[in-house]
Amino acid sequence: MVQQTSNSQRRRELRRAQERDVVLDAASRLFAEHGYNETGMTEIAKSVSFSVGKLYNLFENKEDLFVSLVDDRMRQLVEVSASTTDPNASAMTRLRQRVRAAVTYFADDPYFSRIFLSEYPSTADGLLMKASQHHVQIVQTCLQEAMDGGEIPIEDPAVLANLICTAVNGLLDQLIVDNRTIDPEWVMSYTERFMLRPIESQMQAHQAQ
Amino acid sequence: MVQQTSNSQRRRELRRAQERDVVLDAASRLFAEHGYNETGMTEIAKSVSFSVGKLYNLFENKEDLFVSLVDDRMRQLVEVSASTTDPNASAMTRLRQRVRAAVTYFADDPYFSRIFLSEYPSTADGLLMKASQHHVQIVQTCLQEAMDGGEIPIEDPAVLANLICTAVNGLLDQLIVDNRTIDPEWVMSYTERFMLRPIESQMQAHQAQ
Amino acid sequence: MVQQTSNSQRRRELRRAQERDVVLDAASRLFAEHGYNETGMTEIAKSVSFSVGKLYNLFENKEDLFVSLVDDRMRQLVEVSASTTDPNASAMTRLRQRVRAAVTYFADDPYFSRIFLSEYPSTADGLLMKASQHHVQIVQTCLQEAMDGGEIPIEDPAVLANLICTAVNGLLDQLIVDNRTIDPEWVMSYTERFMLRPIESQMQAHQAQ
Amino acid sequence: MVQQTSNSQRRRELRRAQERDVVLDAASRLFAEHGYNETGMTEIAKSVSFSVGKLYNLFENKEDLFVSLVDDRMRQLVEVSASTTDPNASAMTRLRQRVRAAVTYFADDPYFSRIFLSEYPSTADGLLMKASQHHVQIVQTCLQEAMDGGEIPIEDPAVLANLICTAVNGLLDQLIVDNRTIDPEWVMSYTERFMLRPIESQMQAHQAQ
DNA sequence: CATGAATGAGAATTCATTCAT
DNA sequence: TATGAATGAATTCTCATTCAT
Repeated sequence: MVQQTSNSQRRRELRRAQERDVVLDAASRLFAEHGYNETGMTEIAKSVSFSVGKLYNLFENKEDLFVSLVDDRMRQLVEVSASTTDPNASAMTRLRQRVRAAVTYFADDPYFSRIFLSEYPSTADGLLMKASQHHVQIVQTCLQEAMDGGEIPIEDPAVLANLICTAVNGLLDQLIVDNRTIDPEWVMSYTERFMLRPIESQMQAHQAQ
Repeated sequence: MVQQTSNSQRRRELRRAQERDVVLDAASRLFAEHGYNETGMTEIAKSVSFSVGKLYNLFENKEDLFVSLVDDRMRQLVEVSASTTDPNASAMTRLRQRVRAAVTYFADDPYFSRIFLSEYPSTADGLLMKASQHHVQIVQTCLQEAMDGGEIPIEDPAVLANLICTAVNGLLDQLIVDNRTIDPEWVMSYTERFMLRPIESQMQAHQAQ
Repeated sequence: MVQQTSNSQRRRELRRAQERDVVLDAASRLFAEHGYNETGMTEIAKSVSFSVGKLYNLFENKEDLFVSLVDDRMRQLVEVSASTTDPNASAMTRLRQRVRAAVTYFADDPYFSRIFLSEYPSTADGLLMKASQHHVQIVQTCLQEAMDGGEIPIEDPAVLANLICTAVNGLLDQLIVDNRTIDPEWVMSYTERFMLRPIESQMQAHQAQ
Repeated sequence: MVQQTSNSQRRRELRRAQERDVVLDAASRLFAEHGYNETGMTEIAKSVSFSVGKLYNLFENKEDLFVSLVDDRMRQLVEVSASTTDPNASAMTRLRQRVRAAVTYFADDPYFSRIFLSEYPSTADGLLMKASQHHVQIVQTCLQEAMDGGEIPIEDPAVLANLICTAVNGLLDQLIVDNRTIDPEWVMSYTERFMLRPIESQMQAHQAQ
């Protein structure tokens, strides 16, 4: 009997998680198209044929819904990023893999990309800012290791990480604003040539002295 | 008598302009601290001890107030930027002067900096986006001239300009988020070493071949 | 189950219609007593112990509420008018039946009578004017048929219809202004003796020649 | 010195009266075109190049301005009506003269006509209603005398007066609504044939018995 | 007296959230 | 648990009227 309850509980939670996902996907589109403040709970509910009450059953309130959306996407991003990273590769190689993974993720989720780049960082008490910072943190760690390993010159890793991330975001933004399809290789190519390689070559210049 | 009328009119308009400035300064702070949507007209009015009606006498509506704020700040920025640029200098020198001017301006106006970096680009029908693009355009022109003059390799100037601007914004953002004072030289130094010089050195590398 | 849903939907819509009616009745009184412009949505809400939000759930906005009121009353008026008219009777008889029906309707709904006679025709983009014109149109049609049938002399039917309707309205107005109860027979009697019979007798005079 | 003061006072009052007239003429047009509630004091002031303060110097408040307008026009109407009436003529002849005078007056002042017919009687605490009733009163007096003189059968003179006046108003309204020029003879012709003559002929019918 | 900027109560409308069914 | 009508505080904006200059 305990087992039974556990089973139905599991089924219920699975269902709940699926319904949350449905809502997040719809909200993602609406937030991207009209903005957070211009999207009402009723609108979200209608777009998934749920009742407003159900929405408040699945999420504490509007902000929680938004937070959940960002958390979910950022978690996916981190997962993808981790899974496509070779732990045995050099720090800079891993950094490149991380950035490519992120850009690829954004290319696959244009709604979230738009939210990530547009609502940043005024909405929901700076949530996106914090989310973004977590991402920057990963880049920062790679950079720190690259510095420790002598792959790049020693700098403030937080600044460099921020620099790389904003540059990438800027490139993505340019594509989105122009309504072009996001091409990960296009973004990577510019990042490579104007951010990563220059950082590395400063090391070589240093060593040459 | 005509002169008199003209004088009082001038005085009135001056007064009006001053009062608009007072409102814009206060609104600037409130928008920066709470965001555009979370700041009410009543709040703005109270913060300058004006009546709500007076606010609507000085500005068409809330959006006009915001637009006026952005327009004013961007106009100042462009003016400062133009006045500190030596038209006889090389394209890359002028680019450096422009960027330094902008960063210095933002350092002096942290409230607007925060608005510029935070509300972008969802508010007021994408106003800040357009404002920002105008700024990018100036950088782009310098880059185009630098390419024409053989100072830097030939690239898509729009992309490079965007890259430089977002990098600068990112550096500013980092300072603001950490609540550090904006130090123009700090920002310039990183921009110089990781954006501008790498771009130039690609030219030299090219030439060396 | 389909039946159930259908039932609850029906019940809900019935309830909604009833609540709309409650609001219209209350608004009818307030508009009649204070005028459209002097009656606020809050006042209407309070008078039926509804929340303001509920009012906006039942009606698009204040104008829609007014339009709904006029539409509803005019529809009732037309229905009553049609049901008490004998289609086989002569044109002038049908005209008399129509007028008596209208006057009787107004006698039963003094609030709407006052609105109809007072707000005409400045409110809600001339709505009442159009409503009233529809009513005049019916009278006009009867007159046209009476002319075709040789019951009355040939005249501009639009003018005659207007003449009859304004005369009736004037009589109603006189009673309302003096705070007398509207007595349909009193109104009919005057209309009969000074409007309808004179028109008919002109025909006989004509024929006598 | 007393004389001087008296002179300048007279001059001042004349000037004041002229300025009031200027305002009333302009307000007349604006009220006719946009309605009383939709016309602001600022708008009126601007249309005569007066300051708002001056308006409040010439009139107590917005309602007083409207009341003054109606009073002025009605006084003019009464004056014209009186001056074109032959005191020695029969009561019905004088009634005809009065009605013709009124219609002619309205034909000459289309703005006031529109106000008179449109704003009736909700505005300014039923002012127009009272004004209109004064006019009806004059007609009523003529009718009373006609009854006393045996020109028409004995009826409630108030009702007959009201009937005649509303009929005339209706005819005027029809012209105004259709944007036709007001032709006094057109109006008189219908009034004559369908209101006045029928009333008189009822007397003859009575006598014939 | 003239001015017109300033006032601020009041109006219409919205929308996140709740809760009876 | 699901529903969606109900709530009402909050927001933007207006405009008759006043009063310092």
